Amino acid sequence: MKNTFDKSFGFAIHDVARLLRVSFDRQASGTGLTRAQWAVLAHLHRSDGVQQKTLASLMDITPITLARHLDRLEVDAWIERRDDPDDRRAKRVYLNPKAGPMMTTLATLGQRVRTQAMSGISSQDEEQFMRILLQIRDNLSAANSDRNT
Amino acid sequence: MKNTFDKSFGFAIHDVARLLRVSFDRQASGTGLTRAQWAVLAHLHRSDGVQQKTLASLMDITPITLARHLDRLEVDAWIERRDDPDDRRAKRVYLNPKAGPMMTTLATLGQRVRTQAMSGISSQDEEQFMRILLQIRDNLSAANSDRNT
DNA sequence: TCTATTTAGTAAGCTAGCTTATTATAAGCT
DNA sequence: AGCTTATAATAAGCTAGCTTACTAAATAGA
Repeated sequence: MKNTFDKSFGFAIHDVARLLRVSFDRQASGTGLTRAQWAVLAHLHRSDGVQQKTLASLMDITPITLARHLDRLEVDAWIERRDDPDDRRAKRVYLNPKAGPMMTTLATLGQRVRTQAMSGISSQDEEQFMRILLQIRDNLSAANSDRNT
Repeated sequence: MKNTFDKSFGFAIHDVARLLRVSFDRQASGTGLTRAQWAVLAHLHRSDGVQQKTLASLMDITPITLARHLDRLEVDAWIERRDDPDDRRAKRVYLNPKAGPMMTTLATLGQRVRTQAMSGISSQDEEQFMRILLQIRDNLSAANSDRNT
């Protein structure tokens, strides 16, 4: 049934995020990886060997949320934690080789979901949509970090 | 730290949804209600006395997810479940009187968060953004229900 | 009629996010 | 040096979503 209630911003964004996540996770269920885990791998792909706190910060999630993703990723040997040689409190996170090929698979799935979501929307509209979306993210992100000052 | 990784659609939507939820819940923490609970009350406000399955369908969430919200809302006496007189399997959900005033409070908070999110965005851009967002939701929602056919 | 299927609600158990608190280590200050 | 404060990772426990499975009741069909 259609959601007839809410044409409002917050609820609509929320719905779309949920639908996207479910779509993706369903299509990726064969891989044993979820979208959140994919995000971790993708970040490591371009920042291999960073500390957990840095990675959490890059991903803009809390350190404990990241730690749990890493727990599961480590069990399945997608990544590896190694002690930081310069700071005995810290650990550094590394991608294992088997992660490489999976990255392309997941990127393809992501692209497929996006195409589905954007069906019937002109590329011009899509571009503008993204521009505003990113600005909204920055607005909220700024408001959020103000709080911690 | 800024999320420098991903200008991609899925992750950005996801980030915005999370930031909105956290912002709202933080501001509403004094009320004892979360955004998801507010959504339940708001739907009931216009569809008081519906069956749970109908409500879940209106909200586009699964029945069990709704059931848990109702559990907590019922403990704090925001709502009430009554047996459906025509179907002994079913229950109907009713708003309690104390919910009324809270609705306006929450709507105000929601408006405040929205204003914050949209700062620096013209009302014309905002309108177009909403139009595309709703279309995306419909696309995904349709794709999702196709699967159950 | 009575058996088989469908349906309404819930339980169990998973991911994913959060806040608050704990532990071990680093870093700063006197 | 020694004490205090700050920081990296994790633990505990919460909301919120999901899937799968169960129970009780309603409905369809032979």
